[in-house]
Amino acid sequence: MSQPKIRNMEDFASVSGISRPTLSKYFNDPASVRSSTRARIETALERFDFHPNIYAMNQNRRLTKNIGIVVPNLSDPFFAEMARNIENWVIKAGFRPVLLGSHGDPEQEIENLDNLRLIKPAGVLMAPLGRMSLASRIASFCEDVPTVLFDSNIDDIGEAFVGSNNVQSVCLIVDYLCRTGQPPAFFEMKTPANPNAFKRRTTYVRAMEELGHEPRLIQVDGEGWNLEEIGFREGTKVLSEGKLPTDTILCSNDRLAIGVLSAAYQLGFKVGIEGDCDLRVAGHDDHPFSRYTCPTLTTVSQDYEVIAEKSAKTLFGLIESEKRAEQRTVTMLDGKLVMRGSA
Amino acid sequence: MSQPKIRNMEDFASVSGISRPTLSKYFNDPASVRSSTRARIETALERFDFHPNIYAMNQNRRLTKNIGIVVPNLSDPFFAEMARNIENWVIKAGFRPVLLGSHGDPEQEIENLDNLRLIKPAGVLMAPLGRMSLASRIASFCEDVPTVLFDSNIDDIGEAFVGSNNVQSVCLIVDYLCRTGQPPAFFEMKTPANPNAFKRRTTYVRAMEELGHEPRLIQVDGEGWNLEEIGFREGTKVLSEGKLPTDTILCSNDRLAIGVLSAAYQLGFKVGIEGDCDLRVAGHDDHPFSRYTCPTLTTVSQDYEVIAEKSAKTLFGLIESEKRAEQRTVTMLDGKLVMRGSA
DNA sequence: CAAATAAATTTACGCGCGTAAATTTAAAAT
DNA sequence: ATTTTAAATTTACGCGCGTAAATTTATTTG
Repeated sequence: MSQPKIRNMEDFASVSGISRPTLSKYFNDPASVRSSTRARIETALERFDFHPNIYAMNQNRRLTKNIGIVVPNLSDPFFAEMARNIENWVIKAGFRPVLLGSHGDPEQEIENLDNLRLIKPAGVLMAPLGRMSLASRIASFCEDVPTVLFDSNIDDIGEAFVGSNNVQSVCLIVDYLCRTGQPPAFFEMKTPANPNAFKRRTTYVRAMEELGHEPRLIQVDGEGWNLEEIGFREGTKVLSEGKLPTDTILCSNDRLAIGVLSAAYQLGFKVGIEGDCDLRVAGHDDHPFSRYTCPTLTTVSQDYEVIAEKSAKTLFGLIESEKRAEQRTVTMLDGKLVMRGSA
Repeated sequence: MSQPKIRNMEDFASVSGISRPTLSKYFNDPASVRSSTRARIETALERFDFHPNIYAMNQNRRLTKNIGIVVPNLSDPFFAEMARNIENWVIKAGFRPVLLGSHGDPEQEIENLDNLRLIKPAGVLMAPLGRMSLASRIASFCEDVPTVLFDSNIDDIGEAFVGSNNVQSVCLIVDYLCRTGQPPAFFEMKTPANPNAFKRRTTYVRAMEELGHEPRLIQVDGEGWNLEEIGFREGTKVLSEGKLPTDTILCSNDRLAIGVLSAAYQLGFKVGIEGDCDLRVAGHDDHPFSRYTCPTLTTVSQDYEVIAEKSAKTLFGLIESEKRAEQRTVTMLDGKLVMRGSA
């Protein structure tokens, strides 16, 4: 009848008739207590619905079941989706995801790591900001906490890296574009905030040279993460000036491409692969929205389901082995060409 | 030279020469100690870079500087943007934002609140899932923690609500569409997951009737939050069947509209307001991407900067007053018509 | 300069839980 | 039934910090 209020494990110990240390063991690992006691605990649990205070747990346990997830920017649907995928794997493996976004700010990124330290995570999955990242401070974090990087690599930091093979994927799309029409110019930001951008630029240049074409970089102004806006604004400039050396634009990422497509549409360019089109536009990443652009965006997929799965499982492996990786593994997943309407 | 490792406030007390209770006071409120001691602490702080363990603080303080932010779905750019805005206000006010997404899952929503309880937040800003929300459990949370709802209202829950006035905004766009062309049909999901949907439907019906037109609901199948996909798939069906009673479609939200626009484009419909167009499409929300669709999406803005500011400041007011609102305030912000290319 | 006031220090306990050691109890093996 | 072994209980302390009470020290006031 009168349910006494359960405020802590002590209270729950008295109402369940199980000692607190045993309860503590149970909550850490239900399999670590005898099945008969486990049953008693679980029936009591149903009646009283008690949850131990995870933060008090974190404070004392040498190692928790927390797994930190740090991404550069949660407002970017690409990272939001990636994070969601990873969270699912983390939960499925019996861990507790703690998601933090860095708002594109290196200081915030370090602060996120500092905060994670306090909850003593079993491990961390991190997509670093990239060049902007305060690498040495991340490195010192990684010495204390097993960390797997994804999306953007930083040399020698973390136990492993899982990401897409930008060299392969950029070569792939450059090759495709050259086979099917005029060789592409490369549309990117002069000072890109997002990771991977430099690698893509240099790969573009090399790929073009190898195919015997002259690389053409369109490096536009703009700061920050509002990439569609930058793509639109600068795309409008570039297209309306009308001195494009080619009818094909390869954008450094899909978000820029979305802006460029919008600019092209408004300027009356017909974008696509049919004979009567003025312009081809391609992107990179297979952003969640790229299948709804007009025309749909031809791009290279980063298989983020696989990146999520692989990076998560790599981390779980490290955690289970209870030792650090003897050797840093770098996994580069090949991108797949996603042929849609725009190029 | 040899910096001793500062592990806790005790350590910092010895190196700084300030007693731990005084340090504790300082970290809670720097202004609460004499300026001379404050200076001493701060110089020591520069040398040793000590941060108190926020979770240990949370455990003991009656009230913390944490403010919980709960949104239905972090992968939705609308909520991601909203959350980012609110976070900024929270930081500016000297609080600490703790952002949690519910993944569209009512259970997760409650779990988020349970987890927030543990960090004893000074207050919570919450955009509930809406109809799906387990209202009574949210209500009991709100009894313990000052909570301001935003975006989606639940009757009598929380100290205040700040959101957009769906009646006003839907009337506005219906009126606009009727003035400028054929009266719109209303495109929505049969069983929408997102909040506000029912209110928009009923308002559409009423607005149409008041203007002397027959309301036409296009209620499509689909579950979950993948709204662009649903808009695209079902939009394709509706448009290709060709039995639309009107050339104007008002979508319940921008994400559906983005899908519909994409479908229209692929089926060769010319969308827009010019004379030679086959179709007009309008949305609702002024989603971050709606200015990059082709054509750009005519919609009604939810002024989320203002919603973010107003809801945050309402909460700060409550917290400062240290008492509960005598009366639940409901703020409905008028939407503004955003006339773009699609309708 | 003494008295009054304000602020810092010392001491001590609490938060909710982890965890180790010693002890008791229950289950499994002989 | 007795010994062996495993698991639960009791007891006690620790994590990093908040906080209250008593005391000491510093500052302000008259």
